Amino acid sequence: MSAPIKVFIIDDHPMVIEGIRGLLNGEPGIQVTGSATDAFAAMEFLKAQTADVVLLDINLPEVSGLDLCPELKANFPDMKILGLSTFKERSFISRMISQGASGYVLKSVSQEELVEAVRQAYRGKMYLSMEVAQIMVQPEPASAPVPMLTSREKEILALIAEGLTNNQIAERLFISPLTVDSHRKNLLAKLEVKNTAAMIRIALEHGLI
Amino acid sequence: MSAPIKVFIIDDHPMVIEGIRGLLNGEPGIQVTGSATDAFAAMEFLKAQTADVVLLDINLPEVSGLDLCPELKANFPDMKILGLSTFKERSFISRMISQGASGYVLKSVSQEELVEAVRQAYRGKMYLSMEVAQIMVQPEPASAPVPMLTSREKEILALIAEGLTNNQIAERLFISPLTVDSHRKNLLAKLEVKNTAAMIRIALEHGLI
DNA sequence: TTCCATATCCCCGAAAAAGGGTATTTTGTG
DNA sequence: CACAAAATACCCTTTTTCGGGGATATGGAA
Repeated sequence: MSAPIKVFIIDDHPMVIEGIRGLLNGEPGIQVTGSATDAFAAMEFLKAQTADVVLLDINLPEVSGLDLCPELKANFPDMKILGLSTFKERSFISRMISQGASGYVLKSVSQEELVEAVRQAYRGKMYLSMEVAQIMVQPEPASAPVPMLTSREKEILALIAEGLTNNQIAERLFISPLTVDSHRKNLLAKLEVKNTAAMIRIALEHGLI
Repeated sequence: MSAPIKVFIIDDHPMVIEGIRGLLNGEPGIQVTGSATDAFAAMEFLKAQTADVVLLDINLPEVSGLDLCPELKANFPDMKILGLSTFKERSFISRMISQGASGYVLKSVSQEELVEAVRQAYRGKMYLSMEVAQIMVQPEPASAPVPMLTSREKEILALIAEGLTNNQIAERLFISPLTVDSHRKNLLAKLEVKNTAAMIRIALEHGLI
């Protein structure tokens, strides 16, 4: 057998680092060579001692894993990166992949899957844990067509949600009440609703406020 | 020194179990005697071999940690329970404590704090990790006084949020539009708002819909 | 049984929103 | 610059909501 796969762990939770160490420990051909709890420390370590596979948490403080991923790729092109997170949000996963990650595993991953992910990543293949793969296979559930609102519309939407009337909003923004009403009508049209009540509900559901 | 503190871990993520094992491993006077990934397995194990301190994840599948806590307390009154979770929601923490837990640690806890928590719990004291304590000290931010709505009011509120007018709601519920309007006015009064927009926002914020 | 909360129904008038247009001025980006 | 998108402003009519009352049944808790 050749030299063991050198694995580096980046996660702000000591518990997770220990957990991964435990799960990979004793696995033949895999060696955890180090860990870091933030982006800066990780870069420092890797400059001194490179790794084959990096397990990178998405939710790091300060510099997020999503931002760190391309940086790592730029500095260490041959290094494989595995995304790591508690959350199985589609957007996270696909963003991570598009940043050059070789896979994505959830923190709920089993020992076998984690080992497999590391091995596959090292071989240059993509690995998604079962749960992750299932999510990605689903054809983007009818895709919530997030309505495209202009900044002014969002502004007025927020004020409507606060309970202000067209006149009050007009005063607040130093514009004509008629203008506010125009925006309001555009909002109703864009959100495909017939009154304020539904407008606010849809807006909140889509995180537009 | 007396017998070591026997620690049992309940968490559905193997990674977390390994992590805790790693953090407590080699700590004098503490011994991890077992672990389980679900409530049933935990009960089985503990019946055969009791523990001094249990680390119990809040977010278990099927039977949640919050529900399991009082059960454990009922079956093993002397056993100390430490809540464990990723989330630092006030409600979770206080509910766990009121269920008889001896403390609450986040999964972001440091090795030192985890050890301290286990030791304190074993001595019958309450231990909250730094971050948790900080949250609990804050005087419940003005506490959102959740408005008391009747079932009929909630029903009508939901229909309003769907975008129905008083007339449409009246038809749907086989009552007079005037009655719907009465309920609507009561809703405005109870939620202390002046129009539908604010009503829907407040309702959604409070999870009333 | 008495009382209170809930649910029901009604009136009026004023205010706001909705439906359906049109039109001018910024402003941002190719 | 040119062009499109965004923001601004206006008209008229109808519908809906809001603010302010008041009134009657009904069912459960004290």
